[in-house]
Amino acid sequence: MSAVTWTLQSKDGEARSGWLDTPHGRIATPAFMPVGTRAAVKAVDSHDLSGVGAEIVLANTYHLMLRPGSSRIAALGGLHQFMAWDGPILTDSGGFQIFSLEPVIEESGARFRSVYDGSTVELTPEGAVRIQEELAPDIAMALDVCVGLPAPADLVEAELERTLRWAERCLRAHTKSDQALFGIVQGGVDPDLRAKSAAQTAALGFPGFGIGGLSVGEGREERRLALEASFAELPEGKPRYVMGLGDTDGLLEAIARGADMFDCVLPTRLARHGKVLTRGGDFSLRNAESESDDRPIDENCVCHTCRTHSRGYLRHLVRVKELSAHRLLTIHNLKYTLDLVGAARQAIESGTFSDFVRGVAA
RNA sequence: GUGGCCGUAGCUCAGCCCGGUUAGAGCACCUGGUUGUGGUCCAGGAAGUCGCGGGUUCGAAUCCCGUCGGUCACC
Repeated sequence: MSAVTWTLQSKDGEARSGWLDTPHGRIATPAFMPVGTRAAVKAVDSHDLSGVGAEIVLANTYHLMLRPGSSRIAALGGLHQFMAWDGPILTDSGGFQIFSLEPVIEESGARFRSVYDGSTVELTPEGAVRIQEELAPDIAMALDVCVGLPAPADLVEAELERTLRWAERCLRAHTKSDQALFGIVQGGVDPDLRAKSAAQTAALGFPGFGIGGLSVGEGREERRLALEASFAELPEGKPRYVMGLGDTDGLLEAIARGADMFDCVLPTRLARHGKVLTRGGDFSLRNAESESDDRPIDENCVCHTCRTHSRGYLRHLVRVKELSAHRLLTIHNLKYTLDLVGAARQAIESGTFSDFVRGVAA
């Protein structure tokens, strides 16, 4: 029995709602995971995260192995105690960060330069697992090789195969019984390669699967086909996590195809740049139109920010770069995204998911 | 009162000595971008009677005269 299991609750078309059971409790899916790269979701704390209804958060192996180091976090009681978050935590393996650092990829592992001090760092599949066992999240991710798109098919296939070999090594290295290790599907935007990667990753027996290498600038149709090809080869009874996806259309499209989990920096990053998300469309509080607007960001939003502050005030905070602007907009954008996914779940359960999608698009 | 320096975009200034496309920069402002995070960054846009008046010249932010305002020094 895996430390993490997923149970289907209802289906509406290919869209599915379910429960993810972890050592730190049960959460509803589809689920959005706020990104707390360095054991902190930027600008907010764990109390704020509870307040917006987050159930699971993400942290990052790559950043935490460099600072403060996984052994230090282990000595401080593991990630949950370290960041004062009692709910489930997932750590990304660092594959995506490494990919953006122009690494040297060899069969043994990846070599790259630390963004903190420029020193050369090596991360192997076994190392990524060991570090994540020390960090002690509920879910660890296998170390994968993420290829930048567009890329030639033979390169995509070669790295997909390397990712499979690394996945096996991660599984062999993983020993922590109260932690799940998820595999990662690659294959670019080629449906055949996606299917191949998904089928072979599934065959390795992971308790859950990340869909990696997407949300990197590919077209909407390309992504849809890549997701469909991936999901077709993954077992029905295990969770599917689309990595790095978090815009409104992308989330709904992926949920419609059968995705269960997501993470994305978009809501939190946009918040720090003054942009807010609403059902009626996104807009920037930097824009002059909010100057003397006494309405909240979203009349229908029940987040702390919308219950308390006007657009005019928030625009002022953004313009003068008050630190509270980061926190207040982050709270709103996370609430928006979590509510969107939550509403999608309800729609699936009531069999009205496609109507719901049309309503959001309108 | 005398002498020096200064006045160019909302702000801080460059250009003036040696006249020559459409007067520039940074910041601010306006708009767009950001997807398994370095609180950024990138791209575009709008914006100036060159204090004012006169003169010289084919041509003046630039040279000359006057004038207004600011500032410093001396009396």
